[in-house]
Parts: sequence; C-alpha cells; structure tokens
Amino acid sequence: MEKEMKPIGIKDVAKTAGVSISTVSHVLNGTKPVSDSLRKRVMDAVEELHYEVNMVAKGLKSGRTHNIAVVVNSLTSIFFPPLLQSIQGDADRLGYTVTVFATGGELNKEQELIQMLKSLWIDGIILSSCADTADPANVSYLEELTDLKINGHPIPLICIESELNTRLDAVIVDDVDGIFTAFNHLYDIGRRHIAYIAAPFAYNTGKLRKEGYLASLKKYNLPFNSRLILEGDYTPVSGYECMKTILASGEMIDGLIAGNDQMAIGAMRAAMDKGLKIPEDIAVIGYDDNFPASLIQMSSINIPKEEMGKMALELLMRRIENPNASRMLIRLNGDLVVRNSTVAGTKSTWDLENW
Amino acid sequence: MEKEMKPIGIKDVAKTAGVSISTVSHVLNGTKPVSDSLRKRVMDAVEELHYEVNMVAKGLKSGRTHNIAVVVNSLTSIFFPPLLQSIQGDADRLGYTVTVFATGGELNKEQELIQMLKSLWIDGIILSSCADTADPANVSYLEELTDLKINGHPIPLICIESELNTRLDAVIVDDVDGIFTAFNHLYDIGRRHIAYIAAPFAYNTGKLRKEGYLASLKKYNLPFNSRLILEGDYTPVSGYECMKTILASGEMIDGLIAGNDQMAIGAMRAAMDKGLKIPEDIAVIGYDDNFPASLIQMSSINIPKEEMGKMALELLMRRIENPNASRMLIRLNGDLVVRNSTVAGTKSTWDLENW
DNA sequence: TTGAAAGCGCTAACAC
DNA sequence: GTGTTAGCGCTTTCAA
Repeated sequence: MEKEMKPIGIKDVAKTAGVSISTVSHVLNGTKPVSDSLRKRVMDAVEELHYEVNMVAKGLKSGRTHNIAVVVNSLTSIFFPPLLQSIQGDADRLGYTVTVFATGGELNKEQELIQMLKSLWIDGIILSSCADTADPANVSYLEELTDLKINGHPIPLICIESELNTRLDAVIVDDVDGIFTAFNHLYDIGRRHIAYIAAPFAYNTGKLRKEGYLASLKKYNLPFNSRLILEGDYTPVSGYECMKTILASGEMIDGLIAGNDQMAIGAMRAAMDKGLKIPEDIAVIGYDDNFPASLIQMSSINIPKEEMGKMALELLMRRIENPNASRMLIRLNGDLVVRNSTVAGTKSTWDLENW
Repeated sequence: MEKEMKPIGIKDVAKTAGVSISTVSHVLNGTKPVSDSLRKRVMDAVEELHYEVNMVAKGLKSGRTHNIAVVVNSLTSIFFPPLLQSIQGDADRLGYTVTVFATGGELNKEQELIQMLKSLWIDGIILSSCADTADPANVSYLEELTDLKINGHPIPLICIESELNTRLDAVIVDDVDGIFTAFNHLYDIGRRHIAYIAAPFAYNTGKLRKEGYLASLKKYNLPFNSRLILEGDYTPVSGYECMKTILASGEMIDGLIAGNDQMAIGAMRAAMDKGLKIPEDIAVIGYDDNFPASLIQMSSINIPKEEMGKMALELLMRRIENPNASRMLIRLNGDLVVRNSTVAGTKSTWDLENW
C-alpha cells in the first residue's frame, strides 16, 4: 500500500500541515493550547501521513521510556507466569511495556542483569531476587539495589516474593503465617506427627517457611524432631527423595507439609510408591497452589500471584510518580485450599482459568 | 556510595580522559583503531566514572534498539512459558532484550499491539497470531503484517505456531503428522473406534489437526462418524463436556485423541466420572505434552517448544542481518510420548526440568 | 497562540 | 590516529 521509504517524523507532519514542529508536538501531547484550526490541520496531516511517534526519541528527550523490567528466576517455573501475566496486563493498560529477564536463580546472573539494565533506561524494575540477605557477601549488592541509579537519577525498584531489606518497597507473602495455616489444617484433621520438607534455607522465603513450621510445633506443644524436617530444593525429585528418607528413617508420620507444591507432589509419589494411602496414612499439603495442585487434587496454600503482580506494579507506578514516597511493604496472606490429599472425598474442582 | 546526580555521558568520559568524544565512541565500539595509550585513558575514565552507555540514545542514532517483541496469546497458558524462556535466554546471550505482550486470543488486541509496536522501534517481532487466515476480513491485516514497516523500513516478523501465509518466515509444527502419530499409536494398541475432541477450527492449527484426524481415518479405512468429532475450545472444561456428549451419544469408543492436553485431561475426568477405566476402556492421548501430562501420566504428542523458540529467534536474527533473505519455513515434528493413559503400567517418569 | 532553536547522548562522516 | 561537527526525532524554553 504505502510506499514511502523515509521515516516520517514530526517535521514531515509540520511541513504538510504548514505549521512549526513545536506546534505539532504541542497538539500531540496537549502540552500547550493550540487553536482549533491548527490542531485540525495537524491531526489531518498525522492521518494522511500515518505518522507514529518515535518512543525512542521521546525517551531520549524526556528520560522516560515507559518500559519496565521484570526480573525473575525463571519464566517457566510455574509460579511466575501468572505473576508476569498480571503485571504485563496492567502495564499494558497504563501504557507501559514489560521487558522480561530470567536469572535462573543465579546471583551472578542477577547482578549482571541489574548492571545491564542501567544502560537501558527503563523506568523501573520489579525484582524477585535470589540473593541471600543473610550472607555478608551480599551487603554491598543489596546496598546498591537500595540506591539504584541510572545515569544519576534513582530508578524505582520493587521487590517481590522476598523482602530484601527495610528500605525497598516490596510485595511479599506472609510465609510464616502460610505454613502455620497449613499446619493448623493438618492439626485440625487430627494429625500430630507432621514432617516438613523445606524450601531451601538460602532463600528468605525458605527461612520464613521453616520458621512457620517451628512456630507451629511450639504453638501446639509438639516435640521438635530434626529427622522430620528435611531441606529440599524446590524440585519434585527433591520432594521425592526427602520423603523416601523420612519414610526410611523409621519415624512414623501422619502429616506432611512441603515448602512448595512441586516437592509436595514428589513426596506424594514417594509415599504412594511405598503403598501408603493419602490422606488416610499421610495427609499431604503443598504450598503456592499452582494449578497442577488442583489437577492432582492436592491441598495447598494458595498464594495470590495475580494480586502480587498487580500490587507490585501499583507500587512501582506510585514510586515513579513520587520517588520520595515513604517505603511501602505489602504482605499478602495465603489461603488454605482443601483437596483430597488431606481430606478424602473433597468435592473436586479444577482451576480452569490459568491455563 | 557514589553521589553524582548528573547523568554521566560519553562527553564526561571524553573530558576526564582528555580526548574527544568521537575517540571515546570509537574505543567503546571498536569502530576505528585507536592508539593504545588513548584507549587506556578512555577505559580508565570509563571505570572511574562508572560510565554506562545509553542504549536509548544509541538506538535513536543507529535505528537499532536491540529489543525484540514477543506477542503471544497468554503468558500463563502452559504452552508459552517454555517458548518464551527459550527465546529470552537466547536473546539475552545475543545482547537482545525481550518485551512481551499478550493478546488474550483477541484479534483486536493483537492488531492494536502491532500498531503500537510501530512506535517502539523494536528490531523485530515474534508473533503467535490468533488471526483466522481463512477469514476474508483478515486479508488486509495479513497483508500489513507481511509488509510491516516501522518508520519506513521493514521490520522483521517471524510467525510461530501458525503459518500465516507463504511469504512470512515461520516456525510451525506439523500438526497433521502430529495427530496422525497419535492416531497411529491408538491403532497400534488395537483401538478402532477413535473419537477426536478438536482444537478450535478457527485457528489454523485447529484446522490442521482435524485434517490429521480425517487423514488417519482414511489411511486405516475406518468410517467417518460425525458424532465422534467434537470441537472444544482448548480448555479442560470443554474437553470434559465434549467427552460427556460423546459418552451420552451411545457411540462406543475405545480411543480418544484431544487437540491439546488440557482437553484431554478434561476428557479423562469425564470418562472416569462415568466409571470407565483408562486405558482399558478408553485409551486417551493428548497433544502438546505440557508438563501436567507427565504429572498425571497421560500419553501425548510432544511439541518441541524450546526448539520452536530457539528457531524463531534464529530466523529473526537471520532476517535482521539480511532483510532480503529468502523466505524460510521451519516445520517441526512432534514425538509420541507413551504413558499410562494409553498403555497401562508404563514406567512413569516426570518431566522435571520445566517447573 | 505560534515558532525558532537548543539540546537529550550518541554515531559517523569528514577534516586534520 | 584524532578531533570537529552535523544530525537521529523529539520536547521545551524563550521570543515574537
């Protein structure tokens, strides 16, 4: 159809409209009042030439690219897509564009990415960091994050999943409470020998979930048994292996909490391989409530992922508007979802939205 | 730590190094030979000032932003994350950044996005279109895609999943062959009354999969029975409903193929709800082989998603390098994965990588 | 109300 | 081998 080979810019519009380029800019952005007659001429020219703003040039001038970066562990890990989807959808509505990055859970890569982002002039970052905040080696990195600058001006950074420190905005989940909720459920259905296959302790979330388990034991006056708490690595295999170890240890358990759904699924499999009945012999509950949990009818603690994404973006927008806003922390709570892995015969429904 | 509030640019580097800005540019980009002494002074200044290139300015000058857009249906739909992950990972390695967009399967939204992308100056697009190529209303849109321009110069576009026309580069799956492979498997295990719960016919992929089913019947000289082919909408519920309809129709079937895993899972559920045994009474096979299939031990046709992403990016890079390269189509084949839903007692393994 | 002109940070002729 | 300079397309004072 059109055959022009030259980029058409604001100045072409100005020429065919017979006005100055600043006038064009003003009608396009509503920056200054412009007479109706000129405005019309400009709009007509825009139509005629099929003019499109150049966001790059605009960004160079204004310092705002309307692009935000989302840095997560992995784009496939079942937990992040819903988060991303929610962020992307809202950002789109707000006229922002979302660029994604995966760290693969490696701190080196994460740091490299943060470094790289400095040259990109994005307007903000949503980060699910894999940094162990307890590791002294990371303090300078955390310091850098807290005071991240691109070319002199501070760039908004919102943490998700893990609260890196008390100065960065963050959207997190109350993990202690979440595990407590899970424990509570198992206790309610009469279980007293409850094991915990832990999320890795190197992550803050892992530390907190463990804390939740310990706090639960204390609350119910149950004895702590170190053989009933094993550290997994988030994968189903690790859940499988941990469960095998527990079962082989000779300890009798009637309940199991896992630090995420994947490990819980692995653990269920190990139990079933041993001929144990779920939930009769062992009630199993996961954490996160990713959709596979509903597929295999496993109880879990639902983490509101869409809500996390939504809130993270809101915090980011807030800080973009007002860089000096006071620090804000949003702590979300997980809900108990009961299915057949803890209560037999539970009416089964599927989580049909998310795939 | 650092406290400079002014963006530091190439000219600051030039000043502290005591050279001209073009020299700085040349050592940074290796554009022209520069004497070792000056080069060192420049690099030292870069170090000292913590200089970071400004990709926006660079982009404005060069017309290359090193950013590509990936437009898909949904970021949560189990099919895309592996694809995205693969694209993002490779792009990262190549120094490209990936911006994601979701259409929600709505053509309007897709067109709006494409329009919007024109102002972004990305270097290329990978698109999984939801356009029905058979609909005459879409010809002008398809025409536009085929000859997409940003500011006068053509912008590379690679289609994935669906071959929009014979001029656009594309990475697709041989759907006819894929369904045939599934059918073939059911036939091999002795099934002769095979129903098909179809992927929506409005999508090319849906059309082709249906074709695969029909071709299979023909090949094995089996009668076509219109009551054994029902159109689903990709969701598990639709699979559930279709299966219920089939079972209620009085037709006896001993095998079922679904146009994707989700529908297959829904169908399995419907069958089990009726007290039917899988695979004894009905052997069920899905399509795509997303990881939930391995979770519930369902046979499926594995679509190489990572490979698709990888190839799509390769095609995109190829076309960025050489806009006039001849059109290239990559057709990938799916592999049969046999699990318990078609052959009882199959050794079960999990797909542990992808979550 | 409108327009001229000065850059945003960088690249790439073109001179020296 | 090195420096000068003219823009890339746009926003935004500042004058008219």
